[in-house]
Amino acid sequence: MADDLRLTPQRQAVLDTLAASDDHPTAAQVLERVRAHVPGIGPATVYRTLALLVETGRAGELRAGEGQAIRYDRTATRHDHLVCTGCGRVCDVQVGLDPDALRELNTSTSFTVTGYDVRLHGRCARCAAQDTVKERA
Amino acid sequence: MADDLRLTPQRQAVLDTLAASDDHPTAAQVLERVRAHVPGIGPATVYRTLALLVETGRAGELRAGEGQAIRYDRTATRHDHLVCTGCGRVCDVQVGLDPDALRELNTSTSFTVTGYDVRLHGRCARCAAQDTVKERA
DNA sequence: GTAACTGCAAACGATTTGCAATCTC
DNA sequence: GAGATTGCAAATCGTTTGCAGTTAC
Repeated sequence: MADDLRLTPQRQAVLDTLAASDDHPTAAQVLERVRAHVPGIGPATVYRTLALLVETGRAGELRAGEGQAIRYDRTATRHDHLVCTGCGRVCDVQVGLDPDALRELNTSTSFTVTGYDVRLHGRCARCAAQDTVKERA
Repeated sequence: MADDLRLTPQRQAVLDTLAASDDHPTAAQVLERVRAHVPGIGPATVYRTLALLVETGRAGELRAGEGQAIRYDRTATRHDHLVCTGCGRVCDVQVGLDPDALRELNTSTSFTVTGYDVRLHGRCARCAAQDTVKERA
């Protein structure tokens, strides 16, 4: 991992697990999956490692909803998220903002904008289908 | 408040307090402020009332950062937030997404997009000034 | 060898809940 | 008067921390 961080089996396992997850798992889900390979690993280690990965730009974090746990993203590249309000499924998307609009904020707000996140909400195909069923009832 | 909800003194106080707050307070801050008027009010009531206000579209909620408490917004009208990564100050802004881009998502992702939030991060003037001082050291 | 890392258990903050007493409509 | 609402205390959930033992470099 470089950065003068030690590559322990536990960290390797967390790294591998996250790399293999395309579903934005919560820390608890990562823990559960990692345990398949490293049975003795504890929550603290997973939480610590995930935080480290985010800090060093190797992973991203996101909140799918207000009352929910932090989810982790195997990529830290700038992108946005589309969250299903029904099942919580998260889908990566690229929306992005108009650079001109961003530049204007720097002058109009006295803030220096360094980045942003867009969280879109909607219903995935499956949940939308269920909605239709319920409406008929 | 209509909607067949009872207007108790506690709810009135929470409503008034939030209406008078333009700084996106956390539930704990709302509690503290409400207590100036209704000393005996408990956390549960404030939390319950704030959740109710959000549910019924009378207030908005937002997370300024990943590890932070939910903040409340006296308006539920669609708008975005610019959060200072230094002091946590939140500033309301209007950025919005391109309607065409949104429409395209509906076809490309099989999601029905119903809404979105943009959270911008940056440094407010004060924190930016402090950064400059530190850089010199 | 030594500083970094781990696991455990305890601590933590934010938020929710069960419940009996109390109010609003 | 009936059912909604309150306050309290306890419970819960996600996450962090202290610390003694272990390990990667």
